[in-house]
Amino acid sequence: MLDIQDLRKDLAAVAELLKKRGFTFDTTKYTELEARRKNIQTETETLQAKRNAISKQIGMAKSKGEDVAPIMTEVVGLGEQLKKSELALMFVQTEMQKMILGIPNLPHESVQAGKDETKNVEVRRWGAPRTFDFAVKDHADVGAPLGLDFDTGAKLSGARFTFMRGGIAKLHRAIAQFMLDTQTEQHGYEECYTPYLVNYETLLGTGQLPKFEEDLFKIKTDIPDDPTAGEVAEVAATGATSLQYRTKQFYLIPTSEVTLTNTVRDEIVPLDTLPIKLTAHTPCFRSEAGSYGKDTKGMIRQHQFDKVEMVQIVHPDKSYEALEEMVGHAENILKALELPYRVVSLCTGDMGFSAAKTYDLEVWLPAQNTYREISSVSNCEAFQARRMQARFRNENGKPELVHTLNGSGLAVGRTLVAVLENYQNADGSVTIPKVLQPYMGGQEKLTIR
RNA sequence: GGAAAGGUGGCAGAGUGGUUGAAUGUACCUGACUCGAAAUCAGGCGUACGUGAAUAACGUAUCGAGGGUUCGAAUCCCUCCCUUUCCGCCA
Repeated sequence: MLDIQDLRKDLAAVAELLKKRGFTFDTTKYTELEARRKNIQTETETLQAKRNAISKQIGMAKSKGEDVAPIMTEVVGLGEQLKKSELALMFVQTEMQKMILGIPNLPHESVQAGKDETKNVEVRRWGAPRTFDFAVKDHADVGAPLGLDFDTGAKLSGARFTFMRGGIAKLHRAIAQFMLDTQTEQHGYEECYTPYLVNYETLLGTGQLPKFEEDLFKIKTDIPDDPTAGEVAEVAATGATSLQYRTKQFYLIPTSEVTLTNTVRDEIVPLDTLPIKLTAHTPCFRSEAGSYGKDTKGMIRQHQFDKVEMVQIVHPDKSYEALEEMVGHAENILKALELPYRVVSLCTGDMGFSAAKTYDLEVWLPAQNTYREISSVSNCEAFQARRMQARFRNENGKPELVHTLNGSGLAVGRTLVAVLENYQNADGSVTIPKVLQPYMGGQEKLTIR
Protein backbone atom coordinates (compact mmCIF):
# COMPACT_ATOMS: atom_id res chain seq x y z
CA MET A 1 0.00 0.00 0.00
CA LEU A 2 1.30 3.41 -0.90
CA ASP A 3 1.33 6.34 1.46
CA ILE A 4 -1.92 8.23 1.01
CA GLN A 5 -0.09 11.44 1.85
CA ASP A 6 2.13 10.90 -1.21
CA LEU A 7 -0.93 10.46 -3.36
CA ARG A 8 -2.37 13.70 -2.07
CA LYS A 9 0.83 15.68 -2.35
CA ASP A 10 2.08 14.62 -5.73
CA LEU A 11 -0.33 12.42 -7.59
CA ALA A 12 1.31 13.03 -10.96
CA ALA A 13 4.74 11.92 -9.76
CA VAL A 14 3.30 8.74 -8.24
CA ALA A 15 1.40 7.96 -11.43
CA GLU A 16 4.58 8.50 -13.43
CA LEU A 17 6.55 6.05 -11.28
CA LEU A 18 3.77 3.50 -11.52
CA LYS A 19 3.77 3.86 -15.29
CA LYS A 20 7.42 2.86 -15.22
CA ARG A 21 6.43 -0.50 -13.89
CA GLY A 22 3.59 -0.87 -16.33
CA PHE A 23 0.72 0.09 -14.07
CA THR A 24 -1.79 2.62 -15.25
CA PHE A 25 -3.18 4.57 -12.36
CA ASP A 26 -6.54 6.16 -13.01
CA THR A 27 -5.77 9.57 -11.56
CA THR A 28 -9.02 11.07 -12.78
CA LYS A 29 -11.07 8.51 -10.90
CA TYR A 30 -8.86 8.87 -7.86
CA THR A 31 -9.09 12.67 -7.84
CA GLU A 32 -12.83 12.46 -8.18
CA LEU A 33 -13.13 10.01 -5.30
CA GLU A 34 -10.79 12.07 -3.14
CA ALA A 35 -12.89 15.19 -3.69
CA ARG A 36 -16.04 13.33 -2.78
CA ARG A 37 -14.39 11.83 0.26
CA LYS A 38 -13.30 15.22 1.50
CA ASN A 39 -16.81 16.64 1.16
CA ILE A 40 -18.61 13.78 2.78
CA GLN A 41 -16.10 13.40 5.59
CA THR A 42 -16.32 17.07 6.53
CA GLU A 43 -20.09 16.89 6.46
CA THR A 44 -20.20 13.71 8.53
CA GLU A 45 -17.82 14.98 11.15
CA THR A 46 -19.71 18.24 11.47
CA LEU A 47 -22.91 16.33 12.10
CA GLN A 48 -21.19 14.07 14.61
CA ALA A 49 -19.80 17.07 16.45
CA LYS A 50 -23.28 18.56 16.61
CA ARG A 51 -24.78 15.37 17.95
CA ASN A 52 -22.07 15.00 20.55
CA ALA A 53 -22.53 18.58 21.75
CA ILE A 54 -26.29 18.25 22.11
CA SER A 55 -26.06 14.89 23.83
CA LYS A 56 -23.63 16.36 26.29
CA GLN A 57 -26.08 19.19 26.98
CA ILE A 58 -28.85 16.71 27.61
CA GLY A 59 -26.67 14.84 30.03
CA MET A 60 -25.81 18.02 31.92
CA ALA A 61 -29.40 19.21 32.01
CA LYS A 62 -30.63 15.86 33.29
CA SER A 63 -28.08 15.76 36.05
CA LYS A 64 -29.37 19.14 37.20
CA GLY A 65 -32.94 17.88 36.98
CA GLU A 66 -33.91 20.32 34.26
CA ASP A 67 -36.47 19.66 31.57
CA VAL A 68 -34.74 18.27 28.50
CA ALA A 69 -37.69 18.40 26.12
CA PRO A 70 -36.64 21.71 24.47
CA ILE A 71 -33.16 20.40 23.74
CA MET A 72 -34.56 17.15 22.41
CA THR A 73 -36.40 19.01 19.66
CA GLU A 74 -33.07 20.25 18.32
CA VAL A 75 -31.92 16.74 17.61
CA VAL A 76 -34.95 15.65 15.62
CA GLY A 77 -33.95 14.33 12.22
CA LEU A 78 -30.26 14.56 13.01
CA GLY A 79 -29.90 10.84 13.49
CA GLU A 80 -31.26 10.04 10.08
CA GLN A 81 -29.16 12.66 8.38
CA LEU A 82 -26.07 11.41 10.16
CA LYS A 83 -26.74 7.80 9.25
CA LYS A 84 -27.08 8.73 5.60
CA SER A 85 -23.88 10.70 5.70
CA GLU A 86 -21.93 7.99 7.50
CA LEU A 87 -23.09 5.43 4.98
CA ALA A 88 -22.00 7.60 2.08
CA LEU A 89 -18.62 8.10 3.72
CA MET A 90 -18.16 4.40 4.27
CA PHE A 91 -19.02 3.76 0.65
CA VAL A 92 -16.52 6.24 -0.75
CA GLN A 93 -13.82 5.10 1.66
CA THR A 94 -14.32 1.48 0.65
CA GLU A 95 -14.04 2.50 -3.00
CA MET A 96 -10.77 4.29 -2.35
CA GLN A 97 -9.42 1.50 -0.23
CA LYS A 98 -10.12 -0.99 -2.99
CA MET A 99 -8.32 1.21 -5.45
CA ILE A 100 -5.32 1.79 -3.21
CA LEU A 101 -4.93 -1.87 -2.27
CA GLY A 102 -4.62 -2.68 -5.96
CA ILE A 103 -1.70 -0.33 -6.60
CA PRO A 104 1.76 -1.94 -6.69
CA ASN A 105 4.77 -0.55 -4.86
CA LEU A 106 6.82 2.26 -6.34
CA PRO A 107 10.13 1.14 -7.81
CA HIS A 108 13.35 2.30 -6.15
CA GLU A 109 15.24 4.91 -8.13
CA SER A 110 18.08 2.46 -8.83
CA VAL A 111 15.77 0.05 -10.65
CA GLN A 112 16.10 -0.12 -14.42
CA ALA A 113 12.91 0.88 -16.25
CA GLY A 114 11.64 -1.78 -18.58
CA LYS A 115 8.64 -3.73 -19.73
CA ASP A 116 9.74 -7.32 -19.11
CA GLU A 117 12.63 -9.61 -18.18
CA THR A 118 14.60 -8.67 -21.29
CA LYS A 119 15.44 -5.38 -19.55
CA ASN A 120 16.74 -7.02 -16.38
CA VAL A 121 20.32 -6.10 -15.53
CA GLU A 122 22.92 -8.75 -14.82
CA VAL A 123 24.91 -7.68 -11.77
CA ARG A 124 27.50 -10.45 -11.48
CA ARG A 125 28.27 -14.08 -12.23
CA TRP A 126 29.84 -16.68 -10.06
CA GLY A 127 31.30 -20.04 -11.06
CA ALA A 128 31.97 -21.48 -14.47
CA PRO A 129 29.45 -23.86 -16.01
CA ARG A 130 30.94 -27.32 -16.18
CA THR A 131 31.76 -28.84 -19.53
CA PHE A 132 30.39 -32.31 -20.16
CA ASP A 133 32.03 -34.97 -22.30
CA PHE A 134 28.72 -36.75 -22.71
CA ALA A 135 25.23 -35.72 -23.69
CA VAL A 136 23.66 -33.93 -20.73
CA LYS A 137 20.22 -35.03 -19.66
CA ASP A 138 17.69 -32.76 -18.06
CA HIS A 139 16.81 -33.27 -14.41
CA ALA A 140 13.68 -35.26 -15.18
CA ASP A 141 15.67 -37.83 -17.14
CA VAL A 142 18.52 -37.86 -14.63
CA GLY A 143 16.13 -38.11 -11.71
CA ALA A 144 13.67 -40.73 -12.97
CA PRO A 145 15.94 -43.75 -12.44
CA LEU A 146 16.97 -42.35 -9.06
CA GLY A 147 13.45 -42.04 -7.65
CA LEU A 148 12.02 -38.83 -9.09
CA ASP A 149 8.54 -40.09 -9.91
CA PHE A 150 6.31 -37.75 -11.87
CA ASP A 151 3.85 -40.47 -12.84
CA THR A 152 2.92 -41.25 -9.29
CA GLY A 153 2.68 -37.53 -8.52
CA ALA A 154 0.27 -37.14 -11.42
CA LYS A 155 -1.75 -40.16 -10.35
CA LEU A 156 -2.16 -38.91 -6.82
CA SER A 157 -2.85 -35.27 -7.55
CA GLY A 158 -2.48 -34.37 -11.21
CA ALA A 159 -0.11 -32.31 -13.28
CA ARG A 160 2.59 -30.27 -11.54
CA PHE A 161 2.95 -32.62 -8.59
CA THR A 162 5.95 -34.78 -7.88
CA PHE A 163 6.52 -37.91 -5.85
CA MET A 164 10.03 -38.66 -4.64
CA ARG A 165 11.50 -41.93 -3.46
CA GLY A 166 14.69 -43.19 -1.95
CA GLY A 167 17.89 -41.24 -2.48
CA ILE A 168 16.14 -38.41 -4.28
CA ALA A 169 13.69 -37.89 -1.43
CA LYS A 170 16.56 -37.95 1.01
CA LEU A 171 18.64 -35.56 -1.06
CA HIS A 172 15.70 -33.21 -1.20
CA ARG A 173 15.51 -33.31 2.58
CA ALA A 174 19.27 -32.88 2.88
CA ILE A 175 19.17 -29.74 0.74
CA ALA A 176 16.48 -28.18 2.91
CA GLN A 177 18.30 -29.11 6.12
CA PHE A 178 21.56 -27.71 4.84
CA MET A 179 19.93 -24.43 3.84
CA LEU A 180 18.10 -24.04 7.11
CA ASP A 181 21.24 -24.80 9.12
CA THR A 182 23.26 -22.32 7.10
CA GLN A 183 20.69 -19.54 7.54
CA THR A 184 20.45 -20.09 11.27
CA GLU A 185 24.05 -20.94 12.14
CA GLN A 186 25.97 -18.76 9.66
CA HIS A 187 23.62 -15.88 8.91
CA GLY A 188 21.85 -15.26 12.19
CA TYR A 189 18.25 -16.03 11.32
CA GLU A 190 15.87 -17.45 13.86
CA GLU A 191 14.38 -20.76 12.81
CA CYS A 192 10.59 -20.76 12.72
CA TYR A 193 7.86 -23.26 12.15
CA THR A 194 4.77 -21.63 10.72
CA PRO A 195 1.19 -22.47 9.76
CA TYR A 196 0.62 -23.44 6.14
CA LEU A 197 -2.98 -22.29 6.23
CA VAL A 198 -3.58 -18.61 6.80
CA ASN A 199 -6.46 -16.20 6.92
CA TYR A 200 -7.43 -13.36 4.62
CA GLU A 201 -5.85 -10.58 6.67
CA THR A 202 -2.46 -12.25 6.57
CA LEU A 203 -2.43 -12.41 2.79
CA LEU A 204 -3.71 -8.87 2.57
CA GLY A 205 -0.76 -7.80 4.70
CA THR A 206 1.91 -9.11 2.35
CA GLY A 207 0.03 -8.10 -0.79
CA GLN A 208 -1.13 -11.42 -2.25
CA LEU A 209 -4.71 -10.33 -1.65
CA PRO A 210 -7.02 -8.93 -2.81
CA LYS A 211 -5.43 -8.85 -6.25
CA PHE A 212 -3.91 -12.27 -6.78
CA GLU A 213 -6.50 -14.61 -5.37
CA GLU A 214 -6.40 -16.82 -8.47
CA ASP A 215 -2.76 -17.71 -7.75
CA LEU A 216 -3.68 -19.18 -4.37
CA PHE A 217 -5.20 -22.41 -3.21
CA LYS A 218 -8.25 -21.84 -1.10
CA ILE A 219 -9.54 -24.09 1.62
CA LYS A 220 -13.13 -23.62 2.54
CA THR A 221 -14.55 -25.40 5.52
CA ASP A 222 -18.25 -25.36 6.12
CA ILE A 223 -18.98 -25.88 9.76
CA PRO A 224 -22.62 -26.57 10.37
CA ASP A 225 -24.03 -24.29 12.99
CA ASP A 226 -25.37 -26.21 15.90
CA PRO A 227 -29.06 -25.59 15.40
CA THR A 228 -31.16 -25.02 18.46
CA ALA A 229 -34.09 -27.35 19.04
CA GLY A 230 -36.45 -24.72 17.69
CA GLU A 231 -34.59 -24.42 14.43
CA VAL A 232 -34.45 -28.17 14.00
CA ALA A 233 -38.21 -28.34 14.41
CA GLU A 234 -38.60 -25.53 11.90
CA VAL A 235 -36.35 -27.23 9.40
CA ALA A 236 -38.30 -30.44 9.82
CA ALA A 237 -41.62 -28.68 9.47
CA THR A 238 -40.75 -26.72 6.32
CA GLY A 239 -38.88 -29.60 4.77
CA ALA A 240 -35.91 -27.34 4.23
CA THR A 241 -32.75 -29.27 3.49
CA SER A 242 -30.16 -26.64 4.07
CA LEU A 243 -28.67 -25.98 7.44
CA GLN A 244 -26.99 -22.79 8.49
CA TYR A 245 -23.29 -22.92 7.84
CA ARG A 246 -20.48 -20.92 9.21
CA THR A 247 -17.75 -20.77 6.62
CA LYS A 248 -14.13 -20.72 7.58
CA GLN A 249 -11.91 -19.61 4.76
CA PHE A 250 -8.24 -20.46 4.73
CA TYR A 251 -5.58 -20.08 2.11
CA LEU A 252 -2.50 -22.26 1.60
CA ILE A 253 0.61 -20.14 1.84
CA PRO A 254 2.33 -19.48 -1.49
CA THR A 255 5.55 -18.81 0.45
CA SER A 256 6.47 -18.50 4.10
CA GLU A 257 7.26 -14.86 3.42
CA VAL A 258 3.58 -14.55 4.22
CA THR A 259 3.72 -16.06 7.69
CA LEU A 260 7.14 -14.77 8.68
CA THR A 261 6.44 -11.20 7.64
CA ASN A 262 3.01 -11.12 9.24
CA THR A 263 4.48 -11.98 12.62
CA VAL A 264 4.80 -8.22 13.15
CA ARG A 265 1.37 -7.32 11.82
CA ASP A 266 -0.40 -4.86 14.15
CA GLU A 267 2.68 -4.70 16.35
CA ILE A 268 4.82 -1.84 17.54
CA VAL A 269 8.17 -3.44 18.25
CA PRO A 270 10.90 -1.82 20.35
CA LEU A 271 13.72 -0.22 18.38
CA ASP A 272 16.35 -2.52 19.84
CA THR A 273 14.67 -5.66 18.51
CA LEU A 274 15.49 -4.60 14.95
CA PRO A 275 16.56 -6.15 12.71
CA ILE A 276 14.30 -9.17 13.14
CA LYS A 277 15.67 -12.01 11.03
CA LEU A 278 13.47 -15.06 10.52
CA THR A 279 13.77 -18.19 8.46
CA ALA A 280 11.57 -21.21 7.87
CA HIS A 281 11.45 -24.28 5.71
CA THR A 282 7.92 -24.78 4.48
CA PRO A 283 6.04 -26.13 1.54
CA CYS A 284 4.63 -23.49 -0.78
CA PHE A 285 1.42 -23.84 -2.72
CA ARG A 286 0.71 -22.00 -5.94
CA SER A 287 -2.04 -22.53 -8.41
CA GLU A 288 0.21 -21.05 -11.14
CA ALA A 289 -2.85 -19.82 -12.94
CA GLY A 290 -1.78 -18.22 -16.17
CA SER A 291 1.33 -20.31 -16.59
CA TYR A 292 -0.23 -23.09 -18.67
CA GLY A 293 2.28 -24.54 -21.06
CA LYS A 294 5.29 -23.10 -19.23
CA ASP A 295 7.80 -25.58 -17.86
CA THR A 296 5.36 -28.44 -18.07
CA LYS A 297 8.11 -31.04 -17.97
CA GLY A 298 9.92 -31.71 -14.71
CA MET A 299 9.73 -30.01 -11.37
CA ILE A 300 10.61 -26.44 -12.27
CA ARG A 301 7.05 -25.22 -11.86
CA GLN A 302 4.97 -27.10 -9.33
CA HIS A 303 1.76 -26.57 -7.40
CA GLN A 304 3.63 -27.63 -4.28
CA PHE A 305 7.29 -27.06 -3.58
CA ASP A 306 9.53 -26.55 -0.60
CA LYS A 307 11.42 -23.39 0.13
CA VAL A 308 13.65 -22.04 2.83
CA GLU A 309 12.68 -18.42 3.26
CA MET A 310 14.54 -15.50 4.76
CA VAL A 311 12.65 -12.51 6.12
CA GLN A 312 14.03 -9.37 7.67
CA ILE A 313 12.09 -6.67 9.50
CA VAL A 314 14.37 -3.65 9.63
CA HIS A 315 14.75 0.04 10.37
CA PRO A 316 13.85 2.06 7.24
CA ASP A 317 17.39 3.48 7.06
CA LYS A 318 18.88 0.00 6.89
CA SER A 319 16.71 -1.76 4.34
CA TYR A 320 18.94 -1.40 1.29
CA GLU A 321 21.91 -2.55 3.29
CA ALA A 322 19.83 -5.54 4.37
CA LEU A 323 18.83 -6.26 0.79
CA GLU A 324 22.45 -6.65 -0.30
CA GLU A 325 23.18 -8.74 2.77
CA MET A 326 20.29 -11.08 2.03
CA VAL A 327 21.36 -11.54 -1.57
CA GLY A 328 24.72 -12.55 -0.13
CA HIS A 329 23.01 -15.04 2.18
CA ALA A 330 21.28 -16.66 -0.77
CA GLU A 331 24.50 -16.62 -2.81
CA ASN A 332 26.39 -18.35 -0.02
CA ILE A 333 24.12 -21.38 -0.40
CA LEU A 334 24.86 -21.66 -4.09
CA LYS A 335 28.57 -21.11 -3.51
CA ALA A 336 28.62 -23.85 -0.89
CA LEU A 337 26.85 -26.16 -3.33
CA GLU A 338 29.30 -25.06 -6.03
CA LEU A 339 26.52 -24.27 -8.43
CA PRO A 340 27.26 -21.54 -11.01
CA TYR A 341 24.83 -18.66 -10.90
CA ARG A 342 24.29 -15.05 -11.77
CA VAL A 343 22.66 -12.20 -9.92
CA VAL A 344 20.12 -10.15 -11.82
CA SER A 345 18.51 -6.87 -10.84
CA LEU A 346 14.93 -7.00 -12.02
CA CYS A 347 13.63 -4.14 -14.11
CA THR A 348 10.50 -2.24 -13.13
CA GLY A 349 8.20 -4.35 -15.29
CA ASP A 350 9.41 -7.72 -13.98
CA MET A 351 9.15 -7.03 -10.26
CA GLY A 352 6.48 -8.40 -8.00
CA PHE A 353 3.58 -6.34 -6.71
CA SER A 354 5.04 -5.49 -3.28
CA ALA A 355 8.68 -5.00 -4.20
CA ALA A 356 10.54 -1.72 -4.54
CA LYS A 357 13.67 -3.53 -5.65
CA THR A 358 14.34 -7.17 -6.40
CA TYR A 359 17.39 -9.26 -7.15
CA ASP A 360 16.94 -12.68 -8.66
CA LEU A 361 19.53 -15.41 -8.36
CA GLU A 362 19.62 -17.59 -11.40
CA VAL A 363 21.33 -20.95 -11.31
CA TRP A 364 22.98 -22.58 -14.29
CA LEU A 365 20.98 -25.45 -15.76
CA PRO A 366 23.13 -27.28 -18.32
CA ALA A 367 20.24 -29.10 -19.97
CA GLN A 368 18.50 -25.82 -20.68
CA ASN A 369 21.86 -24.19 -21.39
CA THR A 370 20.72 -21.16 -19.46
CA TYR A 371 20.34 -19.60 -16.04
CA ARG A 372 17.01 -20.13 -14.27
CA GLU A 373 15.55 -18.37 -11.26
CA ILE A 374 16.26 -20.11 -7.98
CA SER A 375 15.89 -17.23 -5.56
CA SER A 376 14.26 -13.85 -5.45
CA VAL A 377 15.18 -11.27 -2.84
CA SER A 378 13.08 -8.15 -2.45
CA ASN A 379 12.96 -4.99 -0.42
CA CYS A 380 9.32 -4.04 0.04
CA GLU A 381 10.21 -0.91 2.00
CA ALA A 382 7.10 0.21 3.91
CA PHE A 383 4.64 -1.21 1.38
CA GLN A 384 3.77 -4.33 3.35
CA ALA A 385 4.36 -2.63 6.70
CA ARG A 386 1.70 -0.06 5.88
CA ARG A 387 -0.79 -2.75 4.98
CA MET A 388 0.08 -4.65 8.12
CA GLN A 389 0.45 -1.64 10.43
CA ALA A 390 3.82 -3.08 11.40
CA ARG A 391 5.78 -0.46 13.26
CA PHE A 392 8.63 0.19 15.62
CA ARG A 393 9.09 2.89 18.22
CA ASN A 394 11.68 5.27 16.81
CA GLU A 395 14.37 7.32 18.54
CA ASN A 396 11.73 9.86 19.62
CA GLY A 397 9.38 7.20 20.93
CA LYS A 398 7.01 7.65 18.01
CA PRO A 399 5.68 4.68 16.05
CA GLU A 400 7.10 4.47 12.56
CA LEU A 401 6.61 1.87 9.83
CA VAL A 402 9.29 -0.79 9.51
CA HIS A 403 10.71 -1.96 6.22
CA THR A 404 10.24 -5.59 5.26
CA LEU A 405 12.42 -7.77 3.06
CA ASN A 406 12.08 -11.32 1.94
CA GLY A 407 14.07 -13.73 -0.11
CA SER A 408 14.40 -17.36 -0.95
CA GLY A 409 17.30 -19.01 0.64
CA LEU A 410 16.61 -21.04 -1.55
CA ALA A 411 13.87 -22.85 -3.42
CA VAL A 412 14.50 -26.48 -2.48
CA GLY A 413 12.92 -28.15 -5.51
CA ARG A 414 14.81 -26.03 -7.98
CA THR A 415 18.02 -26.59 -6.08
CA LEU A 416 17.45 -30.32 -6.41
CA VAL A 417 16.96 -29.77 -10.14
CA ALA A 418 20.22 -27.83 -10.32
CA VAL A 419 22.13 -30.48 -8.38
CA LEU A 420 20.81 -33.30 -10.56
CA GLU A 421 21.74 -31.51 -13.75
CA ASN A 422 25.09 -30.06 -12.73
CA TYR A 423 26.33 -33.10 -10.82
CA GLN A 424 25.20 -35.80 -13.25
CA ASN A 425 27.67 -38.42 -14.42
CA ALA A 426 27.93 -40.37 -17.67
CA ASP A 427 26.81 -43.59 -15.96
CA GLY A 428 23.55 -42.02 -14.81
CA SER A 429 24.68 -41.51 -11.25
CA VAL A 430 24.74 -38.14 -9.51
CA THR A 431 27.57 -36.96 -7.30
CA ILE A 432 26.36 -35.52 -4.04
CA PRO A 433 27.79 -32.03 -3.36
CA LYS A 434 30.37 -32.07 -0.54
CA VAL A 435 28.36 -29.92 1.86
CA LEU A 436 25.36 -32.21 1.56
CA GLN A 437 27.22 -35.44 2.22
CA PRO A 438 27.05 -35.11 6.01
CA TYR A 439 23.28 -34.83 5.63
CA MET A 440 23.29 -38.02 3.54
CA GLY A 441 25.08 -40.14 6.07
CA GLY A 442 28.36 -39.66 4.25
CA GLN A 443 27.02 -40.96 0.96
CA GLU A 444 28.94 -39.56 -2.04
CA LYS A 445 26.78 -40.60 -4.96
CA LEU A 446 23.22 -41.39 -5.91
CA THR A 447 23.29 -44.44 -8.11
CA ILE A 448 20.59 -45.95 -10.29
CA ARG A 449 18.31 -48.18 -8.25
C1' G B 1 -16.88 -30.76 19.92
C1' G B 2 -19.25 -29.65 25.16
C1' A B 3 -19.20 -26.41 29.63
C1' A B 4 -17.58 -22.04 32.18
C1' A B 5 -15.00 -17.45 32.69
C1' G B 6 -12.95 -13.49 30.24
C1' G B 7 -11.02 -9.74 26.28
C1' U B 8 -10.46 -1.87 28.75
C1' G B 9 -4.42 2.68 27.35
C1' G B 10 3.16 -0.02 27.36
C1' C B 11 1.76 -3.21 31.65
C1' A B 12 -1.58 -3.91 35.91
C1' G B 13 -6.52 -2.74 36.96
C1' A B 14 -11.51 0.32 38.06
C1' G B 15 -15.69 1.49 35.57
C1' U B 16 -22.86 -1.51 33.93
C1' G B 17 -26.36 4.31 30.06
C1' G B 18 -24.82 10.81 30.54
C1' U B 19 -19.87 17.11 30.91
C1' U B 20 -15.49 9.20 30.25
C1' G B 21 -10.25 9.21 25.99
C1' A B 22 -11.67 6.53 30.11
C1' A B 23 -10.37 6.43 37.88
C1' U B 24 -6.06 4.39 40.22
C1' G B 25 -1.28 2.11 40.28
C1' U B 26 3.07 1.31 37.45
C1' A B 27 6.37 2.37 33.43
C1' C B 28 8.01 6.58 30.61
C1' C B 29 9.08 12.15 29.70
C1' U B 30 9.72 17.29 31.72
C1' G B 31 10.48 20.46 35.87
C1' A B 32 11.50 21.29 41.30
C1' C B 33 14.52 19.45 45.38
C1' U B 34 19.95 17.21 45.32
C1' C B 35 27.08 17.78 44.49
C1' G B 36 24.71 13.63 41.83
C1' A B 37 21.32 9.66 42.37
C1' A B 38 17.28 7.50 45.04
C1' A B 39 12.99 9.05 47.44
C1' U B 40 9.40 12.98 47.26
C1' C B 41 6.41 16.86 44.92
C1' A B 42 4.19 19.31 40.35
C1' G B 43 2.99 18.69 35.32
C1' G B 44 2.85 15.73 30.96
C1' C B 45 2.28 11.07 28.55
C1' G B 46 -2.07 6.39 23.23
C1' U B 47 -3.29 5.67 18.04
C1' A B 48 -5.56 6.76 13.35
C1' C B 49 -7.96 10.14 10.26
C1' G B 50 -9.69 15.16 8.87
C1' U B 51 -9.07 20.81 8.44
C1' G B 52 -4.04 23.02 8.44
C1' A B 53 2.40 25.57 6.57
C1' A B 54 2.68 23.14 11.31
C1' U B 55 5.80 17.46 15.30
C1' A B 56 0.32 24.44 16.78
C1' A B 57 -4.83 24.38 17.39
C1' C B 58 -9.45 22.37 16.62
C1' G B 59 -12.67 18.36 15.07
C1' U B 60 -13.86 13.00 14.37
C1' A B 61 -13.14 7.93 15.44
C1' U B 62 -11.16 4.35 18.75
C1' C B 63 -12.46 0.16 25.54
C1' G B 64 -11.45 -7.74 20.72
C1' A B 65 -14.43 -7.17 15.51
C1' G B 66 -19.01 -6.09 13.17
C1' G B 67 -24.14 -4.79 13.60
C1' G B 68 -28.46 -2.98 16.67
C1' U B 69 -31.24 -0.02 20.61
C1' U B 70 -30.78 5.31 22.34
C1' C B 71 -30.63 12.33 21.96
C1' G B 72 -26.27 9.78 24.19
C1' A B 73 -22.98 3.09 24.69
C1' A B 74 -16.70 0.78 27.50
C1' U B 75 -21.54 0.05 29.93
C1' C B 76 -27.82 -2.78 27.19
C1' C B 77 -29.06 -6.48 22.84
C1' C B 78 -27.38 -9.73 18.54
C1' U B 79 -23.49 -12.15 15.57
C1' C B 80 -18.52 -13.38 15.07
C1' C B 81 -13.23 -13.77 16.57
C1' C B 82 -9.71 -14.72 20.25
C1' U B 83 -7.77 -16.17 25.26
C1' U B 84 -7.93 -19.14 29.80
C1' U B 85 -9.77 -23.39 32.66
C1' C B 86 -12.32 -28.15 32.89
C1' C B 87 -14.35 -32.37 30.03
C1' G B 88 -14.38 -35.12 25.39
C1' C B 89 -11.75 -36.45 20.90
C1' C B 90 -7.27 -36.80 18.35
C1' A B 91 -1.35 -37.05 15.98
